[in-house]
Amino acid sequence: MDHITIKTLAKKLGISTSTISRAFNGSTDINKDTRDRILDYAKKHNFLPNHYASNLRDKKSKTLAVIVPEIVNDFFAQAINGIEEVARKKGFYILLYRTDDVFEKEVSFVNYLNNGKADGIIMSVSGEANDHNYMRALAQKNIPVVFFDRVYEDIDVSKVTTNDYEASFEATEHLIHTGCKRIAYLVVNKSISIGKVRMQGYVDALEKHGIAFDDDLVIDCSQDEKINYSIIKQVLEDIKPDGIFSSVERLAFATLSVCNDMNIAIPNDLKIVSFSSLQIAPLLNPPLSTVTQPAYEMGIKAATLLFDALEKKGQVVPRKHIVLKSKLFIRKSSGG
Amino acid sequence: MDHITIKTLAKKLGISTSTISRAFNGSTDINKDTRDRILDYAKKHNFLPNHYASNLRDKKSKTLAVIVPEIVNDFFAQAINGIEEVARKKGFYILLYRTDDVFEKEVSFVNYLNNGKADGIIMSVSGEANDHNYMRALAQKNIPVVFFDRVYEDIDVSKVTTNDYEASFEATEHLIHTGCKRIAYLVVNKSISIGKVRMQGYVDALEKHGIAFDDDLVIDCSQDEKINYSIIKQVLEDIKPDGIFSSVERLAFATLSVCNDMNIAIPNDLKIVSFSSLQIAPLLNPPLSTVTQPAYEMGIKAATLLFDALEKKGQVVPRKHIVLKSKLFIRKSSGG
DNA sequence: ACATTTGACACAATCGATTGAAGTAATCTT
DNA sequence: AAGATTACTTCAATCGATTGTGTCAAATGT
Repeated sequence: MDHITIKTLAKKLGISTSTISRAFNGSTDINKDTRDRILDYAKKHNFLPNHYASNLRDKKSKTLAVIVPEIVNDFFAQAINGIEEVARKKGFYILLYRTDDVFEKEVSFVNYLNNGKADGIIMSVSGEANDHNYMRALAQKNIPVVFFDRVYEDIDVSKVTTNDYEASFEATEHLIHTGCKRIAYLVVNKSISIGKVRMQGYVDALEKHGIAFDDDLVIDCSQDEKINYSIIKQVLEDIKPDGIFSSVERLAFATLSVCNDMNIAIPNDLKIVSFSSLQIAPLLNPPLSTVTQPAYEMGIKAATLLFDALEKKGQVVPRKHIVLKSKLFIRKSSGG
Repeated sequence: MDHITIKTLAKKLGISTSTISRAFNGSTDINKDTRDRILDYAKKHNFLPNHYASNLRDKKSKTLAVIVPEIVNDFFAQAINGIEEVARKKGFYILLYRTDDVFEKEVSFVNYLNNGKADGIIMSVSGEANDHNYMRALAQKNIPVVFFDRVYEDIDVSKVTTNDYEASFEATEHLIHTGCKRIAYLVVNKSISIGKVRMQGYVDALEKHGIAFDDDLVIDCSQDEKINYSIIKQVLEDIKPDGIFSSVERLAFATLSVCNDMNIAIPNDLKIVSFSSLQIAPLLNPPLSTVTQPAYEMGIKAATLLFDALEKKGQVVPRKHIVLKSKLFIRKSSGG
């Protein structure tokens, strides 16, 4: 047979399309024998009701859009695992989109999602402080959104974040306790939400311990690996910090590379702590002290919040903001 | 306005739905002014033609299903990047599914895809040597499939793999050149395709250099991290190999952990080479020698093959098997 | 024995967009 | 000026499944 539809199936079995449909959708309004006969035949011929036809009727896609800046990153990969875990239990699937931290890509994909391709969206935003009205359009369409980790403060949706301020404070304080006097703060974009909050923790920890804040020690890096390498190299040569607090895993890697090449001894000459959810951080040279976010749990929570909204569709669902705790793992890179 | 459709839009603008549709689909058969008027209005009101309605008509979903064993793994994450790159250029999106190497999950998802949710499938299979007839059903539905890295030999689809045999041979030979006499082979499931081929390279390299193959040195591990840790610990304690060739990145990490804990000096007491696409392999302690697969390029190729098939739909497209080259990076873990 | 409920299924409208064919007005031919 | 083009635009069937309403017979109630 070329192409089976519910209609051809109905003809074949001598029953109506409605009965077939009900067989697939577990209606009670159908005889068990009839249902079995239908399902058996369908299985044998490998038939499933067309997804797009069902969707058109029901306006449910059973699909979640997940938008992240990058995939080659244990934090996001683990978060996606968490999201998928929950989605799978609900019979949902994941439409994945990577923004590369490019604002325009984010906008373009979010706008695309207006067509109903996904029932809900979970995203970690690119973070640009631009006009976020494209996000508001989703609310009009009743497509719930949950932000995780990187959020837009001005958009009223549910959020899952970590205690970035406290964790940064603790990490910085830890470096101070190990004797660091000149701690550099590495950040990719100090103006976006997450960079700002983490920096505040750093700044306040310095102040608490009577260390003057030095703007030269705030190192604003880029998305480009090579540029970062040379920025950091220059910093280590010229500014000579004795501690590094990196708000982003990637910058810690770059720092390790530079130190390798310049023969800077960690932790003796330089101590490092970085935000990172890298599972093999203990295997690095030296083992990297990390502020580790509960990535997987964040994914779970984010998905759970989204389904909360999805299942109460139509009703006004109060936004929630869940804050999970990061954990500081002190390893050799900071003298641990 | 509650809900905009092409119909309500038509009424609003005083034109027919067909004209609207043509405005969106870049038909030449429409006046430029009319089109602009439509598109402007649509943009202002944030309207896009419903995805499911279009799909139902066209039987095109502009979606690619990507099935991988895991996501927290630089190899797969990079491959997904490559796939997404190509897909994006074609205006396609990615439906992501993770099997955790569980055969049943793979079967269940592949069967689900029979409903037309995706136009094509790119997958790295779980590898179980079971009945693969569920794959054949896709062919009937004209849904093209491309395997990458891990393939089923008995399924006739396009494939993208690497020169696993040669790379394994070279890696093993390298260990022999550094003086290893007792090289263990770490594998997760030695009966699946990829484990077998890589092992053959290992075996033949041993033979070429007159080293007797010892079955005790083939270490069949599991999916569970803790179990692997104890298996490997036992091996290092009892069998005392002087070299490790790991066919899977994860097992190399486990080995490094064990060595750390047991104070086994690498590369002096034990040399290691592993298949791995980890970008920070040079930053490990010690820097890990790797057989690195061109993950990103594999994703690109796989997606390209899929689009080849997609664009010639209906016609018989000859299967292709592209073999890319892995590269051996000799680092300190093997004395480099 | 007659009324009522229930079970099992069929009918047909509907979801929102696409598209071949047909229609209409304006422009061009000769 | 009649016919032929050209350039838009509309009409209406169609994609495949879902579901409220309706039907009919059997089961149950009194």
